[in-house]
Amino acid sequence: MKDAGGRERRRELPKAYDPTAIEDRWAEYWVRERLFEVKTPEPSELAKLRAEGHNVFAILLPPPNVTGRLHMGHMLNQTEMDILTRWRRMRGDLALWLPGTDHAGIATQMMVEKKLATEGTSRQQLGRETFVERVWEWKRHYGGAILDQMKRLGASVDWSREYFTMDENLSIAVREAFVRLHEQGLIYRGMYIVNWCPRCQTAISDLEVTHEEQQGKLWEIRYPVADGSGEFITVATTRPETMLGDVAVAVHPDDERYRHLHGKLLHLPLMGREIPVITDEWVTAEFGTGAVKVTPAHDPNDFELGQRHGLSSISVMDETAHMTAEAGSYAGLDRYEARRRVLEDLQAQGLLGGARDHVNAIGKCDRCKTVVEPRLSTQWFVKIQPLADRAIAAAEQGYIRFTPEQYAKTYYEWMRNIHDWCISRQLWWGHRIPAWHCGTCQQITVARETPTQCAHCGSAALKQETDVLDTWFSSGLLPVSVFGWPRRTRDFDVFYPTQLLVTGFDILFFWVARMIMLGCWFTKDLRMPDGSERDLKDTVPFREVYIHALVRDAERQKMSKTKGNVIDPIEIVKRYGTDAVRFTLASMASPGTDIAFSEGRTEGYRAFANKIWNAARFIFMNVDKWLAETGGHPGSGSLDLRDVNRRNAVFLGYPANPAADAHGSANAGPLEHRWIVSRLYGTAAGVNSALQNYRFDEAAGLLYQFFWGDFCDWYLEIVKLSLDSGDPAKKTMAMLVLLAVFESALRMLSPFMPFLTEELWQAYYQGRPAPARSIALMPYPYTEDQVRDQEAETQMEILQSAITSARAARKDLGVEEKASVPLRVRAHGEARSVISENQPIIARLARLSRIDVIDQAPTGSGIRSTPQFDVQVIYEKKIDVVAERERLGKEIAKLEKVIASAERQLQNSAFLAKAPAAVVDGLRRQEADARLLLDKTRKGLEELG
RNA sequence: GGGCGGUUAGCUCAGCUGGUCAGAGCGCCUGCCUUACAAGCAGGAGGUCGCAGGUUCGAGCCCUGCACUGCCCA
Repeated sequence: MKDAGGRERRRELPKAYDPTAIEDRWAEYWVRERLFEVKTPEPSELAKLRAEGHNVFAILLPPPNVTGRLHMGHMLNQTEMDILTRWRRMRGDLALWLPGTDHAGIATQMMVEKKLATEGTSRQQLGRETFVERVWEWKRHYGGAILDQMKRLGASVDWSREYFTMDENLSIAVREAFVRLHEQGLIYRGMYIVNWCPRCQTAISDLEVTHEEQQGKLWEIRYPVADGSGEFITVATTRPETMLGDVAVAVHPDDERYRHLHGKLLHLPLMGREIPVITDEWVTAEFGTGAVKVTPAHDPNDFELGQRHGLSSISVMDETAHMTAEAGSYAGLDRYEARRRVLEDLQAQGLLGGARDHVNAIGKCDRCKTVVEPRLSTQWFVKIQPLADRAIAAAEQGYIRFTPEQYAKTYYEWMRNIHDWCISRQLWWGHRIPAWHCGTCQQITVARETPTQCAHCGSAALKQETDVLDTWFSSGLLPVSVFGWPRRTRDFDVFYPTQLLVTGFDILFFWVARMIMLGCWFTKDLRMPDGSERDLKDTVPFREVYIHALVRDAERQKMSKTKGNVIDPIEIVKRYGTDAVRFTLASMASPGTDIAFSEGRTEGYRAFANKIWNAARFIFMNVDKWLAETGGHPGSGSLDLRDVNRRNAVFLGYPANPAADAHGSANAGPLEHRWIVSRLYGTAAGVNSALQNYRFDEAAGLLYQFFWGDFCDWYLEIVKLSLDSGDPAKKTMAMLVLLAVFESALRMLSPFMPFLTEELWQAYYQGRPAPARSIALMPYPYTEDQVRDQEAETQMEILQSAITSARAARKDLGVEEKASVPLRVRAHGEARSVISENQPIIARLARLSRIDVIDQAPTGSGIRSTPQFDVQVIYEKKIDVVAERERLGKEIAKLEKVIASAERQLQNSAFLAKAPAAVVDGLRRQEADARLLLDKTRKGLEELG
């Protein structure tokens, strides 16, 4: 290749592919060149896009925690999104991938608090304002780390649109949403039992509690009846310390054992209170002793029971799970210490009955694993049912499609049994609830703008609510807020609803469900761009949800810091290259199955990358040689590699009829060219359809098979004949097809292996201007299936099978690898002509000195047969008779089995009557083939003696 | 307790509306440093599709039960 200065310039690629040498460079290039930034299109541009059959493809990155580091789950998630986004972009869609981070209330606050602790201070000492400022400071310094990692991995996101959930505009959306829900009567505040984390000292939602089965004890405690009869009711409990807050004992109304005690008073041990025996259907007579203690302040069921029966609540624990003054002499004790002491004291008083082993599920804080304490406190809730109803309808009516489908069920299940959402958190880092308490009338003013006076009494003695909102409240609004809602924006009109959400099932409820609820709720009254009413269909935040699996370690164990089996994606990327890791994840991402990440697999795909790298080296080497020979002016004129593509426009990805183009078309020329083009088309069709259905594994498999199997193993080997030949026309044709197919194939692979393909694609144009700044901006190969050349594929199969047979026959005879030997072939029909016409190919790929096409069935050793042909390698070396006999014996047994089974079916009149003709014919053909082969094989065995 | 998955080659997994469907990669065995690639090439071996019934002309595929296993919810 000559560069602008006319000097010879060769593409010098190292012998082995070294991803580390190129990846940083391209990752930076993509960001620096702003390749993936999307300007909001003007209406006319949008109309044009649509008229050309393209769409808007908008996708939101599930925002990682700003405190986070990239883990394998992120990488899987991002690989899938990147593949889809790059694919859509190359297909001509307006592809916008929006990145951002989540302020992650608890996690971030915890992190900064830890840091403060090392400095010997605390948030309480700093005070709220200073603390929040410190968090911002932390965020400014370290908050970009995870996105930097994304940049390194080449995610094709629009960095100019990066969001953060605490950004000013997103905060406005949060406030608007809260106020509107409040206005609509869907937000309420009150004293309820919530899950309380004593360590984080905040309420958390049901979803943030994980239940773990644990071996505990069920203690029986005797509560004396207060009438002095000496009788007891024995209650069973797993949490004896809560008895200090008991206000009643409940039994089932029909439980005969306690019928005589209904309405009587009991003496509450240790506390000296008298509490009533109440009856309630909720009590299970069979569980424990059939009598339950009622502690409304410390158990959600008891709370409801208390409500029903008008009982008071006594909180015996504070926000740090230490006993309060209400716990009498136990005040100040930690909850577990209190339990120990209570048991001791009961024991001493002879009121402790048995203690049985009991497995119970205890709730732990998702974030810090502290055992959650049900706690009575004042919180803010969203009355969720109306939102859920609409979200259910949207999915039921098919406006949101789940893949894999089974997740729709999970979604419905949860939505239909939904509980009101506790949205207040007793944290400092987050969106502060826009509610103000009046010091004068005690009423609450909820407002968009900070009010100066109470809406109820006009007093100026207002104090803002100290609670902040659940982080998921703001992330649930992202699909609307990132596009400017509540303001009406062009972005919103163009990009909402987004097309797709890709995420893990672990946040199906946390995030996915809430986005759907909030999206459907808040956009309903927004008119469509054309001014029409918005249907439910267009209120959804995304039209499709693709749920992917969990990435586990090679032993299928969940990765966790405590187990120490966490695989750091960046680490593994350094060793194998981003592309190899991406390809591993893609190829293992079959729906519904967790990914057991194995390095062995990644090693394999690194080898794949290397394979392609070396194919490129081979091709470039030959281009340079060819150009040197032809002086850069092959017969048809000066060679600009873009010409290759133009003349082979069919490869460029536009649906085209190859018959219309004589150059490298599918209908003319040597078999190998027609075949590889057809295979390229077939692969492109397969990959496009696989991606359409989120079958990353299938797409990856097809690409792997095409590059390694078809292109490298067969096409390159065959094309060497033309390249080595002295025939310039032959050579030119081979070069053109080779280059065009390779260039197309690189584009086809690009979404999966963006680094490798970018490097090779740029190298392809080295010294000449490339048609685009990046392969990622080129069209994706796309064809209709009918352009495939079935004839070429069938013929090539025969050719391949002839070559494979000849190679196998060589091995049977123990022919040295290097030796060239003669081959005899007997064949009929199509096989005969294909083999005859392509003798040089067979000779080259099977290392044959000559090929004789004969008419008689060959006899002797070194024979391999198929139904269509027999090949015989001529070699004087003695065959390994024992091994050969064994092989033939096995072959015969197998064929006999096939024939027997086919016969059985073909003799079955019911089968003949009911099975489709194609199946019957197929089976007949199969049987005939097997018989033919069986004959040949038996003869071979006889001749062995 | 309720619900949803999974069980196919040594390992990790595909397998479409039941038939031409028993597959891939890795690993393993044998032989080759053949000038793109030893991260490679060529040729092989390897499975009663968890178990038991049933439906069907025909069952990895549909039904029932069982076993083991994972997850979600309470």
